Amino acid sequence: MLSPYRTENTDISATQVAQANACVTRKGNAARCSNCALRRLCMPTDLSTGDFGRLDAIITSTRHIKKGESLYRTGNDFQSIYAVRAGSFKTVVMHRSGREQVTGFHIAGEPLGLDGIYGGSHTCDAIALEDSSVCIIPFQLLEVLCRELKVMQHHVHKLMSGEIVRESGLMMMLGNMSAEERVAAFLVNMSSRLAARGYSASEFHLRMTRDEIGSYLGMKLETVSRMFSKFHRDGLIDTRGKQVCILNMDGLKNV
Amino acid sequence: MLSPYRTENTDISATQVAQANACVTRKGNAARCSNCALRRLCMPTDLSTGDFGRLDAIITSTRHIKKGESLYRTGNDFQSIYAVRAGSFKTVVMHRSGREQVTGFHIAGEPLGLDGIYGGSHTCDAIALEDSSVCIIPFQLLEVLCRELKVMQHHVHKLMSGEIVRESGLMMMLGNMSAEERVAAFLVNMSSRLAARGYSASEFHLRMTRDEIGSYLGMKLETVSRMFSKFHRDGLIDTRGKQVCILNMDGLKNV
DNA sequence: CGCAGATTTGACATTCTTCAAGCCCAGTGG
DNA sequence: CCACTGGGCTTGAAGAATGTCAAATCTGCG
Repeated sequence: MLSPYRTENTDISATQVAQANACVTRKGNAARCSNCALRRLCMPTDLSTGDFGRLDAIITSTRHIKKGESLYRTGNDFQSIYAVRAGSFKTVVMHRSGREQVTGFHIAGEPLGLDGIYGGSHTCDAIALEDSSVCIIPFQLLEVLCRELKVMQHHVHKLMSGEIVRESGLMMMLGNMSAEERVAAFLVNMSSRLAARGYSASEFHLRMTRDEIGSYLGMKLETVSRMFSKFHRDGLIDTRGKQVCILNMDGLKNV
Repeated sequence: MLSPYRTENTDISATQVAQANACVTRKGNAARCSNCALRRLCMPTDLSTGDFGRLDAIITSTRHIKKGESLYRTGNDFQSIYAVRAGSFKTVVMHRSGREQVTGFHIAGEPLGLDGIYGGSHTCDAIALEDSSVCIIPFQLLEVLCRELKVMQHHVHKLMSGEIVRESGLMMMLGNMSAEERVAAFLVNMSSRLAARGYSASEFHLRMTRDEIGSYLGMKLETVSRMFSKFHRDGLIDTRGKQVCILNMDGLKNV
């Protein structure tokens, strides 16, 4: 039954929100959630055809970000969350002293921007590590949909909770593990995420610099480099710049 | 308008969920959200009287946890989230090697258990630091309410996003700051959270050990102790065991 | 082809941990 | 009531891990 309390007018059109954003492209038919290859990564698996129609009505635009440019910056008004469509991003929080901390790397199919819900503006910068594109998901419209579709509501809750879990895993690394263990865990983690997207688990191209990896893992770039060298000496990996080949996955997992 | 898609039967009675939990106490009239002193900390500020009625119907029980005992443990089935009613908790994630990382301290009015939504079971242990009690919020019932009450939906999203923001701040500390800076930031943070609850900002009792603080901040207990001693020498604080008095808040903030 | 930025490596400095000893304090039992 | 005890805390000295600085490659891009 429709509750008497639910009387607020929440209707904003998708167009209205999309227009507020620069550099957006209207999605063609090929770019709809209903036939997107990444669907199973960003969206609930058990949506009906009708549900997908409603989703397609909300997620109507994408945005292209060139390497080094930002999707949003600290303090920007929060309007939408994003799903990485192609390419990759880093998220960075800045300390008043000017020091930066990379808080995450985000590849295709992963969400971005959930931090902004809390205070209505973003608390970090999202920077493209290569030429990339995202789907724009107007958050107010998503909230409307979540009030009507139980599976979508639960999915959004899982997305956010997943981010909380991911971060506490990272805190474990930063607080408890040696530089060697952290770099190994980082490589294993990248490998499994890429594998989940159909890429090779053993051979891949890192899009971020040693400095960015170091910031993420709480160490200096020289230390990252030394660990890579050490793993190479131990026969665990091969590296050639940003190209990485994992020779002994179990060995790496057991570091 | 009620959407045709919203047809799933989501009705589980609050009693049913509450009974699944041991050690629960049925709330008396005094213990209802509608007249709880912590209301403004856990709940949206702009609920109508009717809305509070609906909330009271969902949050019908509390649970008491003795010092050292757990509210939930890693792997426990996820059913409910919790709001700390009195006392305090730590959350701890365990590494396979047996090492522990404290991922948070939670005091009155703060949420607990949001990590469990992601995979349907908890990913950390929540341990009481003193005799404590929590309000039990059956998550499935909360989701039902969120589909009907826009303000409640948005509030839950803010809670989760707030947790994400909190954790990225902690990652900044762990990754970028010296032991001295971390301990100073920890004291300032505790002070402001206690002040928000009406306690003194300058004088308080830490409920956790040096070891737990150290785990949280990614350092050894001896280092925590040394930093406390250093701050004392510098005239920033006075300590007497777990009792802390901040003598120079600005000095502490600028460490 | 040549440069600018990224990476690797070495030598040395610093921070934090480890180990060890003693102290303080709250709770307990005689 | 008081001495005892054990956990928690503090402090010192020595050592290990990581950071800092510097120089020599390497690599991709224009």
